[in-house]
Parts: sequence; structure tokens; C-alpha cells
Amino acid sequence: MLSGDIPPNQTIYIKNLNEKIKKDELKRSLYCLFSQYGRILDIIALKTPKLRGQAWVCFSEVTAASNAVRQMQNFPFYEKPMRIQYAKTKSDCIAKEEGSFVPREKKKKQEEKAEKKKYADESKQSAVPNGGTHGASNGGSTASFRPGSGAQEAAAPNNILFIENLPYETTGRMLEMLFEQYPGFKEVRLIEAKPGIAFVDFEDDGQSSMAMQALQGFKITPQNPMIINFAKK
DNA sequence: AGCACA
Repeated sequence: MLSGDIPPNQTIYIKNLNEKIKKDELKRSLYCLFSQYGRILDIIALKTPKLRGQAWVCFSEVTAASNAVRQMQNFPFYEKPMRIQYAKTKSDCIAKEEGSFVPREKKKKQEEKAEKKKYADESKQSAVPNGGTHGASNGGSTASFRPGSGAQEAAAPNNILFIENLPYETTGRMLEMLFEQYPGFKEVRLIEAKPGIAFVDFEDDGQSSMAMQALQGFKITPQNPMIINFAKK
């Protein structure tokens, strides 16, 4: 089950993804999960018959991709273990950064319409899809994940979550209602001495990860998007 | 299983 003979690449190819997850949510969750390994330049996910259940995550460094391939191999993500390899070819977003990007024209796809050479380069900038639409998500919820902001390396997977940026009036019951809907939930622990933060315990780190993805950026008040990370060990 | 850039 070695990752095969594919040489290292800044982009990782992920398969065995849960095909029921909507594209935007999938991208957002992948971003949450993989941004701990480095800066993500782009995430590609298509729902076409040939490409559903797969995604490409483009990192700014090969080393980030390598760590992701090793450490997230078989990670349970939406109930399914991720199968991760290096991508076979260079992503367009990487080629663009290097200045070597040439709009594709060969290959079997001949049906490309006349394309203007003057592409607006900014046409696809954000790797962070906006607007999580699933149950718990409220409004835009990508608050803590702008590349280039704090960029503190996230902690390694842990069954305990560390929650920050809560409004001071948050109660344990409020957090329970949010987190108990996810499997494996055990308990919420508020830190009285430190308002605005909390710990939430799950049975294992796969389950804590699912809750983190689902509730990342959830706003108890409009100005308080939750910041969720794995607790440090 | 399936390697694209909607």
C-alpha cells in the first residue's frame, strides 16, 4: 500500500472522499484539515462522474505536501479513510506562480472554445470556499483561515478541541448544544479564569476532527467566529 | 477505481 511510484509534488491527490458531501463544503473542510501543514494555494474538487470523490490540494511547499501525504493517510474524513498520493502533474496554480503556465490546448479535449489569451489572472484566487451551508454553519465562516494571518502551525490531531474567540457570555450549555450533535462527544469544559476559551472532549481524534470541520467559524454572535484547533498535547 | 484546473 505504498503511495506508489509517483514523485513528490506540491499538490496532493486525495481519493475515497465521501461523494455525498457538497463541493463547497468539501473544499472548506479540506482547507481546515490541511492548512496545518502549510500554505494552501488552491483546492480543486469536481463533481463530474469521473472526478467525484477526489480532490487536489495545492501547497506552496513540497514539504507540506509530503507531511500531509504521510500524516493524513487514511484519516477518517466524513466516515471514509482518505487515500492520499502526490498529484501526477503540476497544478495550474503552481505553474502560474512560476510563470510557466500555458493555457491547455492539447490532449483529447479539442472542444475548447476560442479562449482569449488575456485571462484575468485573479479569476481564481481564493482557496477558501465561502458559505458553508450545512446545518450548523451560520454565515461566512472562514474567519481564522486566511493564509498570511497568524499562521501558527496547528496542533497535531487530538481528541480534545481547543476553542477560542467565544463571546464572554458563552455558557457550557450553549457549547454542548453545538457539539453534542457530533458523534463521540463527551464534554465541554469552560475555563472560568479565562473567558472566551473552552475545551471540548471527544472519544477520538477522528470524531473531534469532524466536529471541528463542521463548526469551524461558527458565530455565536456576529463578531465572534469560533476558532477551533486541536488542543496541544 | 477514478489525476484536473467550470
